Amino acid sequence: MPELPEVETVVRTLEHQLGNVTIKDCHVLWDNIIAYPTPQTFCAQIKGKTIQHYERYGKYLLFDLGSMMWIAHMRMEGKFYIQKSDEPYDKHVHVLFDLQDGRQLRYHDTRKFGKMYLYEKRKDIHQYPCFQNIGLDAFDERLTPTYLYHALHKRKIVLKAALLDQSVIAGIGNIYADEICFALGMHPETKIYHLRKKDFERLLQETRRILQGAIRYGGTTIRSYTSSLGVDGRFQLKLKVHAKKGEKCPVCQGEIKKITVATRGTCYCPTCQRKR
DNA sequence: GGGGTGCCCTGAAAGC
DNA sequence: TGCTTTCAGGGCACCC
Ligand SMILES: [Zn+2]
Repeated sequence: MPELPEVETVVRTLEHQLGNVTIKDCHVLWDNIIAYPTPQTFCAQIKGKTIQHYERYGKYLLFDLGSMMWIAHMRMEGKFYIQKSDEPYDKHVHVLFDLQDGRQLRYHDTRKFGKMYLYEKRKDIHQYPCFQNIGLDAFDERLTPTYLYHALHKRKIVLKAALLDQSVIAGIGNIYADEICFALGMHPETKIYHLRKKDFERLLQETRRILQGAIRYGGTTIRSYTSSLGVDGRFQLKLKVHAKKGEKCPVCQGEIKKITVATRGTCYCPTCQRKR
């Protein structure tokens, strides 16, 4: 599933492959992908726009169109492909963008969970309605241990729920949340109010180290999240606990267990990750 | 605020 | 073998 490192990989690949291309036309084949405005208005407004810049915030892709901002969230299985307009597309392609140069940008999504938005351009990213409840991106320089301490130290939620909460840190999903808990040597169900200031420093450090490492490896390619745009992540080779139920912990050789935390499948090592 | 459930969806996996 | 049921999961609405 596309989390921060996968989205970063996709956005840089799109930037490289498309550059400042102009969108000639747009076709929506599944209306619910377009969250705002209506599919008709979305198409009418995006037509003729040129992509000026490519950005990412949290798990969102942002296409700067000059006067407007096109924002996409790939949720579970969204993927982008660039193909010739006359090439056939399969049943999971839901939005088509005809480009000025004859190529076509295709949005593919098996589960149809992804969303796209098109807004008048704003100065601050948090002014877009879809970012109303989004906190600071994991690499936003305003994200500090102090911010985390204030945002979390009195909350009654568990560590993994805190990591997954996009209104605190934006960009962490199920895979990296498991890896971060393991790197911290903390049980995913550790109450967040047990963490001290020092712990929030480590939490931020480890979060950034792991996400940065994953970006370097082109993200993680497992299960549903197969390659997009010829992007084949290799970070799955570096995973220590996620999706490794029944395997040996790389540190203590103990067996990795799977439980449910915050309604998500969660893998951890009971020996290395003790509750406080 | 916080935990729980259901919804959006499909295909893989499990159950029979 | 083959048909049926269950389940996963990011984000959100809604419940208590
Ligand atoms: Zn261990």
